[in-house]
Amino acid sequence: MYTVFTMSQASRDRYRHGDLRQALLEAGLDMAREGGPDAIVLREATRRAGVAPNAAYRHFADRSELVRAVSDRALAELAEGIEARFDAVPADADPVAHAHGLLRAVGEGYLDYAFREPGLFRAAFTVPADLDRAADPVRGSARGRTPLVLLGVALDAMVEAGALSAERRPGAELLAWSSVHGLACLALDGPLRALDPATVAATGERLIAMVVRGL
Amino acid sequence: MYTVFTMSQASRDRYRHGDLRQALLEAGLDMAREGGPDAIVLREATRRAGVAPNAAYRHFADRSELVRAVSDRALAELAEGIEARFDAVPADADPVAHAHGLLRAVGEGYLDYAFREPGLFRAAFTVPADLDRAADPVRGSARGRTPLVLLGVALDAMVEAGALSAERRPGAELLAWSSVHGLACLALDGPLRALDPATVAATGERLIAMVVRGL
DNA sequence: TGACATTGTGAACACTGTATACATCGGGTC
DNA sequence: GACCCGATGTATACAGTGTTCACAATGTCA
Repeated sequence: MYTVFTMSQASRDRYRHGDLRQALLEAGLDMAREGGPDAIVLREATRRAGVAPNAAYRHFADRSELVRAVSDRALAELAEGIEARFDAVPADADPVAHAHGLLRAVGEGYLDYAFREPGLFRAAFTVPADLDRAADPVRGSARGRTPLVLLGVALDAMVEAGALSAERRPGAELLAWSSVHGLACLALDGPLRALDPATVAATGERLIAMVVRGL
Repeated sequence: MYTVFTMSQASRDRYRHGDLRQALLEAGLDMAREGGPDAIVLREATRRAGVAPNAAYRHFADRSELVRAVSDRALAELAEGIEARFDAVPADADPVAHAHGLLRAVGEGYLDYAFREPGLFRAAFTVPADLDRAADPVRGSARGRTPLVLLGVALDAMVEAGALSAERRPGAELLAWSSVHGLACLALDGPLRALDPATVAATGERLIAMVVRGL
């Protein structure tokens, strides 16, 4: 519940900030974008919002709560990125090709976001979270679909097309997710950091193909 | 190059610590074991060594250098863990089964260490590093074999046994590594954190099977 | 013995997250 | 319209961090 806002535009800028929570979140997103979740610093956020350091505590109980809010937004952005590719998969192909296309869309969208927004990607996942959170529509796309949900849809399509046996379906999300996520981790903070983008992209393609084949 | 040490045992404990570098490293390992790389704090290390905060700077240029030293040790420990399973694979089986066994040994050893020593595992990888470092014998087992090298041996065996085509061999390390590493990431810091160990272990087995099948 | 490099100490700085007390404002009630 | 109250900001302070500078103690070697 947010209180309705009736202050004049002028009085906004004086004492009351207006929407400090949003401003802090935005600052947090900027910092995460540049340096990942560890680069989110409360005081700097208040500084950018032009406000005293402890004003942040009127909107976030804790630094970690700001980080989590940033993480939520990053997760939603990721979901949008995946969904765009997901929805672009041609529907008129044969069922197996279609299912493969969906699965590839999820994997490619995932990796694409990871390398386009490394800081935010890390913020999305290097944060206390659980499976419920990963499936909560609040953190999904505008249509409420999280990456995990989209992956599930793709896998269901695989089963329906006969490209994946029903008994292998349960838990298959974790297998596909792990593979793609691992590459992102290794290439973002890990030992593959120095790998050139082209090689990483090619490896991503091979990885997705491997998952499709091995599931 | 280290200077030879000729002080008496008694005089060691007074002014000169004796082996402060080692003591700091040990303290760093303890802290990382409990809370991962972020839990490594320089001042606390000096405190545990019974020494002034800035004494650390005689042995490490930087906090990050201590973290890296801890990371190196963790990487070596991981290598030992994998190597133990690796060497335990029976050699008299048929070539394909043997190669599969080696690959499974690497994957299982990797995951086993990740869940047995989550803090150290994260310290090993959440640190600036590159591929050279991951293949440097200095950071390997006592026999100088790093996890990456062991994985390479297993994959070579796959090719020799005819279980993996030669043209798919180059870069296959990255595929196998990513898959297994991803599960570890998701289950340690990520959204799978709350997953019960049994499920994680079972997923690990399925994941390795998927890699063997899909490579 | 005396110069010297090594390795420790002391004090300080800038920075962080966070708590406690206080000021200021807007909106709802008599 | 006066008044109180909850919401939201400020001032100040504290403990903790990494890091630096000047200095002291120590062992080594000419």
